[in-house]
Amino acid sequence: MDKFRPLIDYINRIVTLTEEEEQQLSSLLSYRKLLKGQYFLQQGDVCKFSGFVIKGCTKTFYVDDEGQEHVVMFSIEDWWTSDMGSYITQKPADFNVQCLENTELIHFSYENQEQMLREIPKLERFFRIIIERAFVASQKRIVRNMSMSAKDRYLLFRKEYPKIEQRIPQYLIASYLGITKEFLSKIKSHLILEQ
Amino acid sequence: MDKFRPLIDYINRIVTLTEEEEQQLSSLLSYRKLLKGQYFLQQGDVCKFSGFVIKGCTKTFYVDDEGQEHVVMFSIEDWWTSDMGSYITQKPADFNVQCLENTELIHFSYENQEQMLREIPKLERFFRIIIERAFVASQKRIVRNMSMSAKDRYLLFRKEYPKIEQRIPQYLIASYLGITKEFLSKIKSHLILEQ
DNA sequence: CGAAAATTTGACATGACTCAACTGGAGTGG
DNA sequence: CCACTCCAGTTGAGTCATGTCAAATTTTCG
Repeated sequence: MDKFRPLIDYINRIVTLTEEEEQQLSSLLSYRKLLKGQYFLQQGDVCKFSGFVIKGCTKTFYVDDEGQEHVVMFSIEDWWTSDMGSYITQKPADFNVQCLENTELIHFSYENQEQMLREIPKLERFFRIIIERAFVASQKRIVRNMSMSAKDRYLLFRKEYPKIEQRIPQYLIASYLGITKEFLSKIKSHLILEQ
Repeated sequence: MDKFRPLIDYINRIVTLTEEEEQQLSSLLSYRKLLKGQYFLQQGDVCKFSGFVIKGCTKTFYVDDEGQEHVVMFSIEDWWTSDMGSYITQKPADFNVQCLENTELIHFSYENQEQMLREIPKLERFFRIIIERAFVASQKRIVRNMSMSAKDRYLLFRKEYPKIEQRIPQYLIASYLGITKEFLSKIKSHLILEQ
């Protein structure tokens, strides 16, 4: 039963659950293993689950009209993964979520989340707080994309997510940064020359 | 007392407040009038209030190291305005919020919001839901900035926020779109030639 | 009306993209 | 253990989207 521990610990860092609430919550969670390459969600499907990664790594991306892939985010241990837009409206997703490594996650359906919130009202607070944080991070990213050069964005990414950078092929990082893989390669060679 | 009506109506579209709760809530709200040009928040100050615009218009922007202004968002009637990052952490703000017109808003402090949430728990739900929506909108914007040309972003903006476009000088719209005022001007003249 | 602010226009510069060729592992199988 | 392929990464030439700067024009508003 303690496969849900990582999420419960994570929640307890923000609100405090009683023993009983932990039980109640656990009964509404599911655990899932996915292999590298498998999809947690496909563009066009309704996103029925929110996922919390406990091991491995996913990429969230979408394919535009020209067939170009754009990475929206990566999720590693202790991060959430889903298409929030699709999840809250229960309309077809804009995004795909695919595993970059063998991945284990805890997930729950929209209906189960509603039930959680009814039974354990303090989870309203928990979800509000984590979404506030996600929103702030998202705003920050907009601002950065607007005011920083590709090179500076890359340097910042490297500083903020050193763990992610090491696990992920460069062409995906380029995509996340909003540049081409060729251009990222050129940025890197400039950086080497400089010092 | 009914200066708080717009916000209460807005809340009631998402959760249902009793007469008594409306009273309670009202006692924790404040009303404020600002003149065109006045600041609701300045970069570096702690954002002590969340604001809900009932009349007028604000811009949220920041000034980067080169002294360049970047518009993060506009807020008109029935929209929120604040620096969420600063508000939730109570650390110095990255953003300024300034009125583009004479503006009336309802606002409340961080402490008052905490009190509201204690006294009227269903507001946890309310805030969670509106922040979810804001987060989704923010994600969408990231995606658009990554995959669309400046021209398409402008056309989309014009379609989505026709009301805002008419009220706001073009150089601010350019800034919001992440381009220079000169380039937006060129986009517009191309659009005219095209049809 | 006149001054200041906003917008437009043009010449030129540059950051980032495209495409195509090349390099260099990491399997895989004979 | 070699040959082959496949995939990620690099490099270079040419191009395009957007930026910079400066001047001209239009609009706004006291």
